[in-house]
Amino acid sequence: MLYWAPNGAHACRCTKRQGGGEMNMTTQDRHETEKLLTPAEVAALFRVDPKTVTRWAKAGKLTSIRTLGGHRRYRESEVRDLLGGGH
Amino acid sequence: MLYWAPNGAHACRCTKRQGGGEMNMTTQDRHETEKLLTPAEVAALFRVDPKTVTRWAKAGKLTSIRTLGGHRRYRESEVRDLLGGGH
DNA sequence: ATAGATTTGGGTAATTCGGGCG
DNA sequence: AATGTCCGAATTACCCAAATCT
Repeated sequence: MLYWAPNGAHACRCTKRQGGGEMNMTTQDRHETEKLLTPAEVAALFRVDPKTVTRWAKAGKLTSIRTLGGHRRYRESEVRDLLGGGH
Repeated sequence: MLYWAPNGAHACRCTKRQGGGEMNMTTQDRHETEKLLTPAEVAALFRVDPKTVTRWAKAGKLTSIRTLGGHRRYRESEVRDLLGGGH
């Protein structure tokens, strides 16, 4: 009578990124191991209306991933680049 | 001692699928070697609530495999296709 | 067999979508 | 051209207790 748990909870995170470092990912963001942000979160970071974030996505200024229901999700790394990359 | 990996090999190979080239699999993967994801894992990838993933499965938007106890498991390949394929 | 985490099921708020207007 | 707001409809998030998984 012992635990039989050959497999854990699948905490597979593949290549965990180090904080702050700017890792050059593949040209196209093919890695789905990216943290995603909701429209409200991105809007709060930029201090704009969520609708404005949606317009940025529609204009191609921001990469958007869609849920199966049509809601948009945004890549955290891209947002942080745009926020901190004030050039 | 019997080692059986119910949820897949958990090797986290992170194979880099190079530009657009998709494997020539038949329509569906008939082997049981397909890695399955738990609702929480799929939810984390899409940045949604696990219950939302359940709704997608009920609506037929996502293929679900049921455990003998009724819990759902999802095909990793399908999830990845939906994440990156639907630009 | 016990424990802790996860999932399921329903129900009800909170977001988001899309279009159009100012 | 770029934002913010109003509207209805759709999607998603959080609440609970019971069942299932590791």
